[in-house]
Amino acid sequence: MPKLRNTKEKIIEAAIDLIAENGYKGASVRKIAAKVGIRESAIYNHFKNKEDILKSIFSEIFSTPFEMKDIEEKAKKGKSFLHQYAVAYKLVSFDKKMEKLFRVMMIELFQNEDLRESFLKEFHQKEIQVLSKALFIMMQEGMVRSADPMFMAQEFISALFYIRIMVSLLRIDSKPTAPIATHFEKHVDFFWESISV
Amino acid sequence: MPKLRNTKEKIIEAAIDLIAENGYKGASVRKIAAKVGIRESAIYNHFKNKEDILKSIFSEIFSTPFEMKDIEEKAKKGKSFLHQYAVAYKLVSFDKKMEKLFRVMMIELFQNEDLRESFLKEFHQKEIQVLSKALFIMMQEGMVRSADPMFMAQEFISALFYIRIMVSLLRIDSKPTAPIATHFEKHVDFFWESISV
DNA sequence: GTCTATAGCACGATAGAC
DNA sequence: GTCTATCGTGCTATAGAC
Repeated sequence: MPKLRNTKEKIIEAAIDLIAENGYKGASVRKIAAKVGIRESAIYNHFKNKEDILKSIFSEIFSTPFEMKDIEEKAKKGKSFLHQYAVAYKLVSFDKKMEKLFRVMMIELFQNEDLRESFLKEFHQKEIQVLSKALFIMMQEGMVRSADPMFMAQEFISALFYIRIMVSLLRIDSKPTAPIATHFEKHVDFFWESISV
Repeated sequence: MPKLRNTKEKIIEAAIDLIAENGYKGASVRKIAAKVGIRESAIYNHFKNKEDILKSIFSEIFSTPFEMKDIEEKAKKGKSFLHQYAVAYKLVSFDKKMEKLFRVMMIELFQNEDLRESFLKEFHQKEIQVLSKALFIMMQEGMVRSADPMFMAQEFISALFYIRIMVSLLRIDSKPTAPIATHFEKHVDFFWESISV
């Protein structure tokens, strides 16, 4: 059963919706309050100021979407590990909540230094590390040709990221994503063919 | 000798600077006027309204950065064509004016439907077309393994786009880009190794 | 924790003198 | 083509009653 959300959660959710559509500056305290169904002043019982709401949202963006444990074990499966990774990435790309957070991230990434720092440290670097570790193991196992694992990881991720952006842009305008949705898996095939020995 | 720019050009330039930093909503007519050195009201002698300024900027973003003529001829050079393409992409990524326009594009892409349309049609599709055409020719020439040229083009472009985003993010905060700047060329090597027969 | 009321400011845009 | 002056609106935030 869906637990009745409290006001603070409602505020955050309303703010995410509005920022995803019109950016931080376009999501006024007025509009957020109206969407929640309270007055502007009531917002300040839950958040110090408007920026405080944004900070809460940022922390949600990087709340470990991919938990990658037992990399050593999983990496030995080779291509199917990459396939699993890409499918997880695809699911996140189409998840309603994550999609909105992705939009918020893309909009604010170029305007907010704190977000950039978090993105580079927590999002980018963490994903690269997991992947490069896996690729390194695959190299040791003789499944993958020898090369710089970090660079190879970036080559793998960049296509996924690109597809995710395209999916996000298409979905804003309710355009069909079917043609590009298959690219997640096709990328794994293409990539594996280029790195496997 | 640098031609003395007229007021209209100054307004656009000031607007690009401000939007690149704080987005469209953060670039107020007041601030733009102040940066140019005129009053707000004088802006309206050159532009119908604020949105009209944005439209002018958008048209600059897609003013054919890459002119690719004689594709048939160039494509036959194989890898060196891709290398040329990547280097051109790299130059644009580090060009001051183009860098600002890229930031404007990334910020507004998720907030402006007209821009999304232009991006998908003029930016994305045009680049994909040029590249897929070149790759198709390479396949005919027996230099590249047979596959869907459009998909292959997207695989090639996605890494360049990703690197460009990273470069842009790093440069906003004046962080070093040397490590990632070499990725443009490294990507060509990696990609060519995976598609050449 | 919500409300009403209000302060104080920045916004986009227009009118009219020069 | 630029200026001064001004209008109406929306913005973040606070004070104080309930």
